[in-house]
Amino acid sequence: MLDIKYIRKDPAAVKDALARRGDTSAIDELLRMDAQRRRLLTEAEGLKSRKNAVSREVGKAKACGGNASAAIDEMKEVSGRIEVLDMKVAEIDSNIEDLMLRIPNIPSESIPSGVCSDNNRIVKHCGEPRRFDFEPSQHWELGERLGILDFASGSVLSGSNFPLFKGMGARLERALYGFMLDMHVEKHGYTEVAPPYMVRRECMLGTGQLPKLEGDMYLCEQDDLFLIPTAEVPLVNIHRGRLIDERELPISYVAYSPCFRREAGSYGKDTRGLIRVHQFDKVELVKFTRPADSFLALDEMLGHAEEVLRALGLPYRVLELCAGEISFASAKTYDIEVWAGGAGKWLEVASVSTCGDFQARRAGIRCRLKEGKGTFYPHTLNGSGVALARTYIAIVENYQNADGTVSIPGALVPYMGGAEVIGRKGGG
RNA sequence: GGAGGGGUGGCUGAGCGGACGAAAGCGCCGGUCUUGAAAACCGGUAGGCCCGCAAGGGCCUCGUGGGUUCGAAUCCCACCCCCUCCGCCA
Repeated sequence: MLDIKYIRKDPAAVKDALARRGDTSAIDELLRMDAQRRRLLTEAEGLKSRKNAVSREVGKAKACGGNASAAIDEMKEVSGRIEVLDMKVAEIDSNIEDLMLRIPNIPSESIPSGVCSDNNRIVKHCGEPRRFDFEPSQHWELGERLGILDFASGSVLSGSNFPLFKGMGARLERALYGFMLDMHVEKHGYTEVAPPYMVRRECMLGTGQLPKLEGDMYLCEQDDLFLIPTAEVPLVNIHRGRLIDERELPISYVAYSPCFRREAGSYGKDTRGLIRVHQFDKVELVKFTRPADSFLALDEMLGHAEEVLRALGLPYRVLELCAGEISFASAKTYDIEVWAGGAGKWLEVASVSTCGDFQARRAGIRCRLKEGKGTFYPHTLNGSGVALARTYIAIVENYQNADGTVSIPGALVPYMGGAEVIGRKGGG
């Protein structure tokens, strides 16, 4: 949610900024409603002020046994006028709220303009794509052959795009998120959280998935609970509607969770294998910071995600997303893409964003100032650290051997019960 | 699924038609004392919105929304949320 005061102060800047990301929200209409609201509010408050004063007089008069019927009659009439004004204000409020909830965040000035991926800026390459001296396989071929990925069973259970990992495949999945959690907890100082995977509607509103993306979410209607599309939702909403003491900042959370995405309408693109699935595992990082600290924290968080890929020996590149490609709540986002040697393409495995105060405003997360009076909205950041299904692809494809087996990156061996290869006798 | 109990400031918790934005305690901030700290003592300490250049003024908020009333934290109705117990279940 944007700050209505800022929109009022500089509507042209807001419109320009939103245009950079291709948004065409009705800012003028919003301001018209806002002006009308304030006009009515001022009038109503004036009447209320008078009514309150008179009521006090009535109370005093009655206490002394006086007669106040004239004042009482007048106030009845005033109350009626107030009621009419209040109703108008309430209606406008609700319209303003609806509009405000659908306006995306303002992109940071520093990020590239543009609305398609060509405008993303590649800011870093790390590691060299491997050259194979044999014809590399794609992950689904490897997976089926090694018996570690079973798409047919997944679809028997839940339909297409629900993967099923098996044997060393399932173990590799568990090894990956265990390894990542340990790294972020032990080396990067995040507090580990094991959150619920279903959340209330208010949470989805707070982080910005609702109202716009409701169709992409899984909803358990009987309970009005949503399956989380990312652990960002529960992690950010831990502080929803509450005050944080400024001294507690920065707050850093890490959680593993499965992520559930209907992504209705996305069929036809990347449908094969693990690239686009309805359920995948992810380790997610979330931070709350002072406003002045958020950009530094963003770079730091990017570094934390990168370290996972470096430790796994996966070649990757970092993109700074253009204004049109960042998510609804984001002000600035880095994507990390990992190289998949079998498919021969870059796959997005992490998205690291600062949302500024956008989510804090929506979710009612405020900080009490350490010194002096008052509160402020903290900045929220979220980043994948990292997403699993695609990292899994990269590992299987990049570490495949000529004999059809797959080597385990050294960092994961302890998490794989000591196994160094998948597919060799006794290994899978 | 059944039966109860409850939602008041950062927290605990009192208040149950006007003097209540709200006692008290804790916490926090400032001060006195102290070499420093602790203790003790003194003082301060909710948030949001509107008008205003400001100083300042006003409105709203005791879970949410309605109702009764000149006046509601207090009375009535509906809803939401939390907790406890029983049942079922990993």
